[in-house]
This record gives sequence, structure tokens and C-alpha cells, in this order.
Amino acid sequence: MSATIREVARAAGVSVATVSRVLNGKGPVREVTGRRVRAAAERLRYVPHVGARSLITRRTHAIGVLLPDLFGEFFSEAIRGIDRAARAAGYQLLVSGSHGDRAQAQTALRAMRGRVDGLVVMSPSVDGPTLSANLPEGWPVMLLNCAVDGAAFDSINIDNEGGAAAMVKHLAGLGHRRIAHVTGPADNWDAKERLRGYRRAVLSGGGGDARELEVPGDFTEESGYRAARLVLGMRPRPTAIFAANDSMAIGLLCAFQEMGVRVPGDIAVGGFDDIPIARFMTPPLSSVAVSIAALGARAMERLLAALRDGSRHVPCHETLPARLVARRSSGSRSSKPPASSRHAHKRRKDP
Amino acid sequence: MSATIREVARAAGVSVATVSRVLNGKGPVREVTGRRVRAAAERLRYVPHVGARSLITRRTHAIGVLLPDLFGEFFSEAIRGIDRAARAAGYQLLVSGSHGDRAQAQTALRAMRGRVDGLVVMSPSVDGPTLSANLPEGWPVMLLNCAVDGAAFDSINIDNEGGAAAMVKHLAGLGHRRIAHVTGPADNWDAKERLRGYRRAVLSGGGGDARELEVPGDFTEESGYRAARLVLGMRPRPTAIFAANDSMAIGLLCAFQEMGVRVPGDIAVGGFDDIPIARFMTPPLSSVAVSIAALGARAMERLLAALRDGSRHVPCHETLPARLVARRSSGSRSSKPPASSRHAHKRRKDP
DNA sequence: TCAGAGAATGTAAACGTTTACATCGGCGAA
DNA sequence: TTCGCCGATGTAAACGTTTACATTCTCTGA
Repeated sequence: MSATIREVARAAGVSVATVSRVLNGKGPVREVTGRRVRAAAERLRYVPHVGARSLITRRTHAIGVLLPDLFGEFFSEAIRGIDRAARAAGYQLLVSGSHGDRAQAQTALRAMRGRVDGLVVMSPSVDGPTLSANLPEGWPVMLLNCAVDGAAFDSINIDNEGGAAAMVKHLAGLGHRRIAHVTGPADNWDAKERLRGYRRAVLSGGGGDARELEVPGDFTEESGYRAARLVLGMRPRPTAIFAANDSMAIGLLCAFQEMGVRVPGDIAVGGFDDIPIARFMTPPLSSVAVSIAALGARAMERLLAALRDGSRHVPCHETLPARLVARRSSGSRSSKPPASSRHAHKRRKDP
Repeated sequence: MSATIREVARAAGVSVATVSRVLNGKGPVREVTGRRVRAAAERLRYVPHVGARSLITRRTHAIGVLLPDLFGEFFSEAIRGIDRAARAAGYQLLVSGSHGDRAQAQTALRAMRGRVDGLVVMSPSVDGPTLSANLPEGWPVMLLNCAVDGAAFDSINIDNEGGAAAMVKHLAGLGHRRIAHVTGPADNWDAKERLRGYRRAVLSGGGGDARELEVPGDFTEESGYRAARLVLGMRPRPTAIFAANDSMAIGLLCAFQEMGVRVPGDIAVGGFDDIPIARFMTPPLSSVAVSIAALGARAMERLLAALRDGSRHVPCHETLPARLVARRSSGSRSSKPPASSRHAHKRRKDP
């Protein structure tokens, strides 16, 4: 099958130790010997056996990525960022998705043991204590958008609360006093944070307790579509809606369109995530932009840094800012879609 | 760090061979011995070192996944399907994305050597010969939506051509005689197949050579947005447009909306992919549905089957059907979006 | 010329498994 | 009783690396 280091050594007329030294760039070797070894390795298409190597070095040069049961733009963007950073550092990615429950996640975790040097975990529907109980102690771990408990693990997440508050304040600034909210899944961390941001902003705006303006959703377009009817039924009728993500906001837009309710004339709409199509909606959707890819890349970079620091590393927490993007659906005047083509230069969506 | 098989053996008062036999379910062991060993392993949280194991067995129980530089729904759905099938068979996924050019892909390929038992490759912008030159011979490989050359490798892809033809015929059936086409990237396999389907259907419909009705796009919403103006400038003006994917179709819808061109009244629009939001557009977008997740899952299943068959396996090619979904943008009457919620029960998009 | 330093290279012992083979009982048949 | 068989278990040799240590070679300075 594949050539071993021994065969390379024989072909180059040296010992295996020398081959190893040349290929790893360690220890002193004569220029000419190095050339001979490299030539032999090339000729035999030699690739070191990672298993044998990790047996000795206790390093696998791979990072495990645990993802929850989520789809769409978020998922792929996160992996993209993580992959970019990992590749730059010469690391490989062991990906495992679709962890609905604890048992599945635990199984996936076990399977990763010995295969990876560290872990990136994104699990927005698992609470902190449960998480830390299942995570291997002493392993470099980076938590992404998780409910974090204390300072046990490194973590990084998006300023969901701040972003949500910014959207609500934006709507309030346009004169809206009754702002409804379509929430995400009750057990989802991001959704909970966004809800908090909404409540905080409503309260600080003097809106009083606005629990009756909260409509349950589940992040799908359809739940947004359904929520539209509920909101319109409220008395007095809200003049604005903030949906916890863009998918639901799009559902809202669709429903309003069908019902003949004008946006933003009759009701203003805001979303969260700023997914690429947001600006192509009718009217263009106001949203809160977050760079998921950047989140993933940053997570990987920090994890690798922690790996290098070893035991000297101290876990810390980081929050990435979210940026308000005002478009017409909230009542702002906005330029034509392609003019603000933030994504255009880097997106290349396959069919 | 982690317990070794030797420690488990000592704890259970048996030899390492017995521990191995118990944990792998091979060879005869007494019921009571098995219990003792399993208890010890559990207590010590023993997990076999995969590297050491693969050194002997020459199996890694991992599959490499090579993905091109693509984003969005397609990417994540493909991984989701692949992951589901792999997990069911107890395999792990080594994912590597963003392979713009050959060199990158080759590097990624080398890094996978010895780490994986097989490979799933999706590389729509690489031609067949280039591909087979870089792929390791004798390795189980499954090609996904690639330009396939001969029967050297297993492959599986979507009926792009048939789906495109179906859409064009659908539009023709509604009375349209001048049907424009917004193409995908010139070097993209899917895009090329869809273009072929378009041309074939136009020709067979008696439309004659319609090259002047083809507008270049690149699968982004923005390119669709730009294409709208070009199409409207054609004389005589086309009465329908088929975009090579939904993103571009959405760009078209957006542009038409702004220009006051009614869809489907003034011009009919059709897309490809049936992405989840398609039905929530205004008007709901007619498209061609393909199950990317199913494609991925099927690929993985076939790869694992090939792995089991070993040398007895003969490569074969498979094509997955594409289904026309007629909605209002093409002039069909359609039910309200949520009524046809094919995705609703399984989608749970995270922020 | 030679001692000795230090560079270049070789030798062999790990690393943690699996597995072919050896060993050891116990049991039924001769 | 003894032989042979078979089920249960132990022993040790791989697998392909890295690396501590040993060895050899090549200078330099006295």
C-alpha cells in the first residue's frame, strides 16, 4: 500500500531516524542528505502514518467540531470560518453534527477521544452544568454561543442581547411605541439572549412590561408566517415587530404581503442575522449583522493559541459585536440592494 | 492522561488480550470475565487509542469529505446528509472545505492519507482528468456532482439537465415562447448541466437557437439582480426567465419589483434548488426541488458499501431525480406557503 | 599529530493496540 | 486412567513512528 519510513530510509541509503529528522526539520542534517531523503520520499509518495505518529507525539493535529442540529446559513458559515483558521494552522477538522440530545453528543464526544487535540463545541440548547459534566476535563475546549457557566471553559459568542436591543431602539427611534417580538425556540441560547435584549430595550424605553407583545416562534419561516396573524390580532395593534431571526422576519413579510398589510407603512419589521437575501426582500429587510464565519475563525484561533500555551492558559470569555443594518422594512430609507453588497465579493453560492 | 488497555487489564486482573477480546466482542470469553473487564473499563473511562488501533487494523473508521468553495444551503445540507449516514454506520467525518484551486485540494488530499478509509469528493469546478490524476488510486472514492470521466470512480449526482428541461417545458406549457436563461458560473458543472437542459428543451420546443437569450450569472443574488436589466432590454422582450439557481431568481424578483415589472404578469420567473425561502417570496418562486441531504446520505451509504465489498466492488454511476415545483412566479396558481410546508417539520434554523 | 568538540548519523526503545500462537484446564471417549 | 479436544486465557510479535542515547566522522586549536 503506502510506503513506510523504513522504505524511504532504504531508498535514500540512510537510517529511519535521519528520514524522520529531515522530514520534520529537526536535528542537524547535511544539506546533501536532506536532498536525497526528500527525493526518495517524493518518489515513493511517502506520507507519514498519522496514527503511528500520534502514538508517540500525543498530538493528532486535528480539532473536533461538535455542532447542534441546525441548518442553513449559520451552520455552513460557522464551519467555513473554523475550517479557514484550522487550515491556516495545518490542522484538520473532525466534524460531528446533529446532536439533538445529550446521549448523542456524549457518544460523539467519546468517539473523538484520542483523535483530536481540542474541541470546538456549539450547543445552544444545552445548559452550562450539563455541558461541563460531559466535557472531558483537561482538554482544550472552546464554547461557541453556549450558555456559559463561570470561567471553567473558554468561550466566545455573539452580542445577541446588544444587537437585539439596538434593533428595538432603532425602531423606537423611528417613533414606534408598541413593538412586538417573535421569539426563537425557548431552549435556544441565542433566542433567549435576544429576548433579554428586547425586554431590556423595551423597558428602558419606558414601554413598561411588554410580555403580552411576545409571540412564540421557532426560527423557521413558517413560524414567522403564523406569528403575523397573531400580532395583527393584538389590541392596540403593534406598529412594529422584531423577529428573533431573519427567517421568521421573512415569514412575516410574506404573510403581510398576502394580507395586504403594508411594510413599513402599516407595520415595521426587523430581523436578526442579516442573511444574504435580507437585502433582496421586498421591502429590503432591516436586520442585525453578525459575522458567523468570523466567529468560527476566531474560535479556532483562540483554541489553537490555548493549545500552544498548554497548562499556562487561562480560560476567558469573548463577545463579538453585532451591527445594526437599517433598510426599508423598518422605515429607513435605504439604497438599492446591490449598492450595499457586503457579501457579493465573497459569496459564491452553489446550486 | 487517558487509561490504556494495560491498566484496564491490571484492574480487571486479566491480560491485555482478554480486554481486547471483550471490548471488541471477538473470541471466546467467560460471561463473568467479560463483566469484570467491562466494569474496569467503565471505571477507568477507558477509550481505545485509535491511532494504535489503526496501526494494526489498517482501518480508521473515518471518511474524508472534500468540499469546494461554496456556501449557503447547499453546503450545509450536503454535510448534514453525509453526517447522518456516516454516524449511522459508526464512522466519523474529516471535513475539508474551500478548495479553490488544485494545489489546495491536493494538499488536503495528502493530509487525509492514512486518516480515512474513503473519500467523498464534491468539486463541481474541476474537470474529470484533473480530478482522477490527483485522486489516490485504489482508494474508495465517491464523486458528488462532478464532471465524471468514464467509469473510473463511483459517482452520484443530481439530474440537473432533466430538472432544467422540466422547468423550461413548464414555462413553455404556460404559453411562453421566448424564455431567457440566467446561467451559473461557466466552470461549474451543475451550471453547465442546467444550461444543457435549457438548450435541449428550448430546441425541442421549436424555439430554435436561443443563445442570445442567455445571460451570464454567477449563482449570487446580485448577479440575478443585474441580469434583470439585461433581459428587459432584449427585443423582442422575453416573457419568461429561468434562472440557474434560486438565489439569482430572487435577485430577479427583487429587481423586477423595484422596476415595477409584474411577476408573473409581465414576465414569468423560475429558479432551481427550491431553497426553503423560495415559497415565501413575493410571489412564491417556482423552482426545481432536489434533496441535497439525500444526495449526501446516499453518497455515504454507497461509499460504505463499496468499503465493505473491497476489491469485488465495481464503480457505478447514479443520478438522483429533480422535481418541478410550480408556484405563482411562473404563472401557476399555488396554495399559501405554509400549506406546502415540505421542510417545516425538519427545519430548525439557528440564528 | 592528536585531543576533543561538536556535527551528523545510527540504534533501539518506547507508544497502545490487535492477533497468531502457546498454554492451561476440564471433560468426554476410549 | 489416559488421550485428545476445545474453550478460555496468556504471551509476545507486529504495526510505523519519534527520540534519547550511542556512535562515527570532521574539524579546529594546541
